[in-house]
Amino acid sequence: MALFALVDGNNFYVSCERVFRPSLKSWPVVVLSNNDGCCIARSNEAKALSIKMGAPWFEVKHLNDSDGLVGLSANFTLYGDMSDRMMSIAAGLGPHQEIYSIDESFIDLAGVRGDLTARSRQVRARILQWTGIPTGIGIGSTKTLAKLANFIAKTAERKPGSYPAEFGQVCNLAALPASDLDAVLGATKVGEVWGVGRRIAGQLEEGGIATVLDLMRMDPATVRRRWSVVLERTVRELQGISCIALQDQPTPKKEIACTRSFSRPVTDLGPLIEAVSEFATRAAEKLRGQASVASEVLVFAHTSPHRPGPRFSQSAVVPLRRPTSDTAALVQAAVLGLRSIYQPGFALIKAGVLLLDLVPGSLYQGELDLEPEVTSERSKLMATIDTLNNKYGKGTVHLASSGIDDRTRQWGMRQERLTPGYTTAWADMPIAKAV
DNA sequence: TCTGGGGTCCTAGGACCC
DNA sequence: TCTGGGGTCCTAGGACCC
Repeated sequence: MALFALVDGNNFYVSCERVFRPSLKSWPVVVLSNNDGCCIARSNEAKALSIKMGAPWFEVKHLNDSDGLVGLSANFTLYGDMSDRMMSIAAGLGPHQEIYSIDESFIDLAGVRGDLTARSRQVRARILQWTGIPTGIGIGSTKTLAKLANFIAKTAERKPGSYPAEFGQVCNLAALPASDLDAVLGATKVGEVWGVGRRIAGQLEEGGIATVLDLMRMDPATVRRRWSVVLERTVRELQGISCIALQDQPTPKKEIACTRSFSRPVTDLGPLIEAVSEFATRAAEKLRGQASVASEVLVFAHTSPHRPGPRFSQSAVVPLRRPTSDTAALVQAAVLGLRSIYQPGFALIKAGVLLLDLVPGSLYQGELDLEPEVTSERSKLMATIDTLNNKYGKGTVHLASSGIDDRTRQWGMRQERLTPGYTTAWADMPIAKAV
């Protein structure tokens, strides 16, 4: 029988920050998106202040004075490093791991013997001791049930009384007698199910399907007819029929994006070219990281949907004569596309580059009349640039079109509350002192 | 003043093919 | 009265995820 665990960091970004600033524990803390725009992670205390996921910072920052709310700029380099540490310990729970997001991984528990609940508590304690990150672990016979168990584990801990206390931190739905399982599912809103978003939750509730138990008891064929094959699969997963397999090898991305909001509006073509060159460069690095080549480049720019004034929103797709992962070729295509859509006089607040129609770099379409040595020289050059940038820091070697001086970048990100790179920069390493 | 970034999958409908 | 049958590919849009 299939069996899965889901290990998930609690309020992950906030927890990463708290590891290095213990004084933040018990305070309401939020981590902000790029440009310090929205709240993308909240401590339990911040959730208790009714701060919603995605709430704009400017709407909640008055809580700083009244309730001591702390807002921090996102430090993704730090979170990525903490994630690696957490994942490698979580992997000890079973033979196969799928890293599902920066703070979540599924573990395949099929065939693992012993008391899985006790084993999970040990792994949870080890992650906490070795990294400082608190986690919740859910176990179920399908990935959807493991996700649900994880939700229950975290909710039982955070809101005493919501579920039996023994479900706190680690919840094993697979070990529950059927009647107890029904009680738990009947006490959980349908919108908490993985794959049921706001829209579908609303439609289900209108039809009298309010709890997870109600959804589990629906007829899959009816669900397929009235909704979709996707929701049908969710129903079957709730019924204990495993339909979503563990993916322990990451599948290559089919598209790669790099998009950013600007710290302040940009009107002129010059800085836009810089920004788009930078985005294409970042995207090309990710592309080479998965050993793929792109066949098309999409570039877009738009004005703010929230602000008054003339609106502009356009995109252009630039086909490449041949698929490539060469930064110069991708930047050139992106800039070409940008020039084709650019119109002066608009206060643009966001732009981006998407690499589309990605194929493995090993699929090489040979052509007559091209010097293969040139191509292989170029890929050696790219590999060298990647090595240098990895070793000496992002952007150490870059194209001149992305700008030659960071300080003149009027489009650069706003990060006014950035914390140090505690585990990723020698200069920022915390020093322990004996008192 | 001020609102993130990066993905996936499915479906319906149109164009086109034999 | 009465207008085939079977298929592929592409795109736009919707919904979801973290």
